[in-house]
Amino acid sequence: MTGIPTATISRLVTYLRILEGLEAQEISRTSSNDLAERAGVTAFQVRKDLAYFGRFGTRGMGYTVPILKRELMRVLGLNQTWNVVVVGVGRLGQAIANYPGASDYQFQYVGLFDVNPDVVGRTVRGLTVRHMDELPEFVRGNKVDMGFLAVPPDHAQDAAQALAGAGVRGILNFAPTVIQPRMLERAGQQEISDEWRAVIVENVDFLAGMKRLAFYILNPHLNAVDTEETE
Amino acid sequence: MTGIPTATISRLVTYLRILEGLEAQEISRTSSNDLAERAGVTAFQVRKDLAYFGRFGTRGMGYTVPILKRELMRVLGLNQTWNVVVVGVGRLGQAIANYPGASDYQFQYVGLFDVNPDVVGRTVRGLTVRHMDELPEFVRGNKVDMGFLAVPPDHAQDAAQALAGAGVRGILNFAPTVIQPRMLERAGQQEISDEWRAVIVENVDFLAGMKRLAFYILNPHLNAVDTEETE
DNA sequence: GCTTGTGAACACGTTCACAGCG
DNA sequence: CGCTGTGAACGTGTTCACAAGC
Repeated sequence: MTGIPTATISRLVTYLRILEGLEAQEISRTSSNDLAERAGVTAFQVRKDLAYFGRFGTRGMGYTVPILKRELMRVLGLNQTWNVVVVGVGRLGQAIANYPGASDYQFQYVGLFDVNPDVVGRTVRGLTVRHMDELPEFVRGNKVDMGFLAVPPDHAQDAAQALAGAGVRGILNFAPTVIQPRMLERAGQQEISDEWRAVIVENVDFLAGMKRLAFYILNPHLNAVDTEETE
Repeated sequence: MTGIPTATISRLVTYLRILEGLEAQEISRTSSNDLAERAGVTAFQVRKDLAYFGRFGTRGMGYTVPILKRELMRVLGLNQTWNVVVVGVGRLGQAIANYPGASDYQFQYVGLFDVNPDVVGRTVRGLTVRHMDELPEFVRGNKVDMGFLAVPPDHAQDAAQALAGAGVRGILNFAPTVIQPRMLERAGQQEISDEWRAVIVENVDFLAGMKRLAFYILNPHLNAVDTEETE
């Protein structure tokens, strides 16, 4: 009986984005119907998703854009600052470090790490790339909350282990690999080790996205069309 | 009644990746248990996922790595070539175009497009960046199957419209926006327009990943731990 | 014996209808 | 009267137990 579906969290992120767009257009009111249409889901879904976290609307009126936006930011933990390190400063890591939009949400890049001597010492986005050896001390000394993992797949588990061992609370894994919440040495049946107990791993895998796309092009009838608007 | 869960497709991609790793290590046999452990799911789940597509194992024995790999590649449509254009050749678009691993799966980048005059004409990964105006003709002339969309969010719908209009079969959307399967002009209640009927859209959204991560760090108990769950 | 394959039970997320309230 | 909020119905995906077969 945990409650909130993970899909709901993803949709909340979408609603928040829509609310920001509305605010930018100086539209101050919306409704579950309006949000639903913009998000490509049903109005039932919008109301149910919001209901998990509170009552943010006014019956007969709808939602006030700034209020709902503020509440969703609070729910999603976006009204606080998150200190982030990027591990792996290749092309993808640099694209991530420079991606506009991250800093809008109080995700602050405080450190960049790599093992490649060609990269270590260079400056990216105003930050000097450090060697992985410095990671544990840096994470502890700089109150780092999250690590973004953009290393090649065969180094992902090691790097994730380093992040978990250093004490980050979350890892956003861009590598096309399953991160195991345990030490590498004895991957067998081993218990989840202590340093992993509190670590959340989220995956962003665009090779997987490419492959799913290939599948759904070949099997269009199996595609989940959420857009279904009956009435 | 349609059948196959979308989550199953994502997991098949993971199984395939694991099988490739096993093959690289010259391990020739595996089992639902082994795959499950490596993928971070249950063995029931592995067997059920595979059962949607056929009988690939031998009872008492398990699965033969090359055979299961071949079958999954067939199922996922990865034993054929897919011609891809990248729309938006900023830092992210370049990282995508250069990402190793895409070409392993017969995803061939055949064209790069942008509107920025600083970028158009440059060469990236051996391809000259073309102006968006050339897109429709190029897509038709070069049998382009997919477009990868890496433009800023406020241009994503326009660019997606251009891709759909040009006749691609799928769009992998990296922009943090919901792509509407309709013409922009009259977004209201309008019908899904013809050029969108057959277009599959998959999203890869790492800003959303960052936000989900923030939420689950704040609410660890709500995190979906596939491994085991009591209460 | 061992491991796959699968119908049936279960749990979870989505849909719905309508109650609640402005 | 309109739109939100929500308990209940429904359908889909996951878990399970065991039958099938090497």
